[in-house]
Amino acid sequence: MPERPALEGLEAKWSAAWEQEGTYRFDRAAPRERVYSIDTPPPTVSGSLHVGHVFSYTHTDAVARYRRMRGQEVFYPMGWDDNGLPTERRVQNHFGVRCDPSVPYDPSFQPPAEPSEKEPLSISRPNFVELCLRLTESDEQAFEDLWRTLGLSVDWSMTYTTIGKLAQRISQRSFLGLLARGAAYQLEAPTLWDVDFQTAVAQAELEDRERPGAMHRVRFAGADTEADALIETTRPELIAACVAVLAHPEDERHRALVGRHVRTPLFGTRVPVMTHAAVERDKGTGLVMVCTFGDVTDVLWWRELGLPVRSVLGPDGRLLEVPWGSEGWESDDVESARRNYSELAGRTINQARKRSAELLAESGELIGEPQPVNRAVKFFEKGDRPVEIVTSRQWFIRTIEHQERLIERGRELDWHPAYMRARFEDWVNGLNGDWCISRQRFFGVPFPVWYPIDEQGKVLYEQPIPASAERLPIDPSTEVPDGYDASQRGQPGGFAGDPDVMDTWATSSLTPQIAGQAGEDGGELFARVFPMDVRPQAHDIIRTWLFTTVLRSELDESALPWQNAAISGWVLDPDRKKMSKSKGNVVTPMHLLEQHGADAVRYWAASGRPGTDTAFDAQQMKVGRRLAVKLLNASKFALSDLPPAGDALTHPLDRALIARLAKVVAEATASFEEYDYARALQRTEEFFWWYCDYYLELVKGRRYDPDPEIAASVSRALRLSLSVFQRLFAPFLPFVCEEVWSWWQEGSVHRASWPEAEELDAEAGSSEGAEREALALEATADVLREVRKAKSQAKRPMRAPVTRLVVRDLPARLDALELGEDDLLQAGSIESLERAEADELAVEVELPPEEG
RNA sequence: GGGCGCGUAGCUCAGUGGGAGAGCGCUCGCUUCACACGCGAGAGGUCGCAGGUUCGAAACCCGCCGCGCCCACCA
Repeated sequence: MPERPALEGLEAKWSAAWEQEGTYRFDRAAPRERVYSIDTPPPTVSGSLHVGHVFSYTHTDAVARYRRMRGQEVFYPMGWDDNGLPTERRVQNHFGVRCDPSVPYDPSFQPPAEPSEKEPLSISRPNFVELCLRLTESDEQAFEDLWRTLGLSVDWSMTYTTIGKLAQRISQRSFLGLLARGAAYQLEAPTLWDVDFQTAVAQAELEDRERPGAMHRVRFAGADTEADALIETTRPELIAACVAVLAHPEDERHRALVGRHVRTPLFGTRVPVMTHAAVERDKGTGLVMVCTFGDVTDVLWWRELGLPVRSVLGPDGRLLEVPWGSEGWESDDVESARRNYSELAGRTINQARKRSAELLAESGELIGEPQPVNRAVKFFEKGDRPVEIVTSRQWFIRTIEHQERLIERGRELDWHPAYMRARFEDWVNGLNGDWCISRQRFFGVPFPVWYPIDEQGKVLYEQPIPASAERLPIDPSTEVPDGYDASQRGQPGGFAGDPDVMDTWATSSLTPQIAGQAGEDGGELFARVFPMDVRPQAHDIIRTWLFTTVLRSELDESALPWQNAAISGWVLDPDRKKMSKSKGNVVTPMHLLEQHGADAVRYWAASGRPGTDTAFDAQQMKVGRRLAVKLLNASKFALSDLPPAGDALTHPLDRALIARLAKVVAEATASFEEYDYARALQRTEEFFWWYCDYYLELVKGRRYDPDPEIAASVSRALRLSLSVFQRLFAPFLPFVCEEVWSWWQEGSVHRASWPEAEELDAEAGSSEGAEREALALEATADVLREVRKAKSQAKRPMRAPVTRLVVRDLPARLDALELGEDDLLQAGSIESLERAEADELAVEVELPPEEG
């Protein structure tokens, strides 16, 4: 035991020891019923971890440590989510390169020493992927260092990455299974599209952003009717793509138009006026134009009304050239349609919108001035321009047909906190299409299929050639399907590889299978850890990660992937805004750990209740640090020169203490069982401070008593209570607890058994006097407080003697006070004690006259 | 517009049918043999507003106000 115990250096000392001892190593031979498995969120490796990570991973670690101490074999792997767009973007910026799949591989390629953001270097896809791997590797090392310093009790031998061979194999294997069962399909259809990244995106990856726009009132002249149609639109650039005008079926105002036709302004295309119940009568004029495609509602109307396609928007976000006058592009004035459209073709959406408004004004078809409006626009969450809808060939996983089943699964899952389930149900109920999983990107898991090319050179997408299971993982852009040779790539009669990669969630949705190594080594590990016990994650990705994992598990395993979902909140900055890099308010976690110590930072994190957003608060870390220091000092005091313990607790106050401690243990245990680590910490901490302030002070006299008979009971109580506190705090303050445990115990506190309330109750005894003894502890502490108050108000030191103390109180409390009288007199330096009955506690404290 | 959550001391929050609490901050005091990264004490709140249930409401029910998040809303 050190002379002056300190927190400095404990992280390095004990994280090295834990690694060496294999303290957190998962025992692969453990039977399923003893295993507690955690589907750890793999953090995105695209920069740095932030305080929010430290926050939520600490919650999981506290639970993991509790379970381990309960005797369960904890499966707690770490994963790194390194595939996907964030890594691509980071590599582009970090090295100043851009992936160009048409560039050949350069084995001796080295990235430029001085990356240029303005003129990125075009490199091949294999070279690009190499750079992605190189960058993620160093990021992952930094992440691991941080987690070790924070004290996460992860088994580092089980680490996986989402771009690694194992994850790719499992992801591709799952995909091929879905394909074989018809649960995955390919379709050329209107798809959500990001024009900057030029890739399909999924509904789950969208977010709303407020953007200014302009409402244009536009006249569509009647074609087979005298009446004109007035339409309000914020997207006049899509008029050429208009395929119909709609009214609500019960809207009397437009009855004359319905069933007739109108001509689009500028282009003179004849389009029908039809009805649909989803049209909102009170918006604009009550008439709406359907374009292919302006938004998802357009897709709905287009599909349900069987409308034709007139696409004007290219994948790069510019307007396409279109053949006016040919089939589908009819006009009553082809020349002017061509002339007008030539002003738009090749322009970006914004340019075309502005020019369209000018053309409409010139032609007299714009009524009044465009009115500025603010409206919410859908963006790809990582994109800079609004998503568009572009028709393209994509892979989908069937989702809509499973909606009801997924709702049921959500109800089987135990949510912590319970109200988070509503977010899941809302999301599932709001789904409006199957999950698009293909992305036109480079750094991801490829689709393990090729397509035959017929003799005319046409790619037969509807006849995919799946890779054989034993070849997985494969990259169809470099590998060749069985029965072909490399020279046939792209040739008539040959084959073509699928060019796309999977959405990052298509792989992340399989983390239970990846971590558990499903289908590997005969599925031995998987059978021991799946279904997992808990999925810890934040509430913002319920619609993505949690939802897709439930879906994939349903499709592949017909099971819930886990029994519990422990949902954590966010870290907010002191202004209650979500902490984010862009706001410049992110605090570097490593700096925090160095400044306050890991236990202190963990204390702050563990104080945040499940699911609740928590403000970043350095003050709370200081409080945590004080608690850790207190545990050091209290342990030192209790254990230094401690006389031998007796066989039993013979003093009433000692028994009463242990009885109270049993209640705290019971409450902490119950809280942990409900994943309410914050409550477990709070109750433990609250009682610990009371223990230091009252119990340790009360028993000082007996603890130092030269008579070993007297010291034996308190010695026993101190050992027992200290051991319990050290174990109760171990999930939260793993470093300081391990330190104080090592002073007097064998082995790691983190492999010690969680204290049991029943054992403590047995130790305290359930004698008839227990109630009186409990009252004695309470009354003694209350009187001690009153004595301290009197000394404090008299501005006298605490050791100042009390020449005479009169205690007035209820008879039962006065009676109980006798049991702790010896300790009270000593702790309060009380020379004489008198009692008097009263309705409530009051004391008279006589102090000797002040000297000087 | 729909759903969920929140509103308690200056701050961060606990408290879910019967005493309005903790920590921090603030003020005052104390080198007390574990700890000055300490110890003791004090001041500070009509528990968002209004109604109802109840012997009794911070808590339960209804309404309203405010804040946050999720979803829908691109005509």
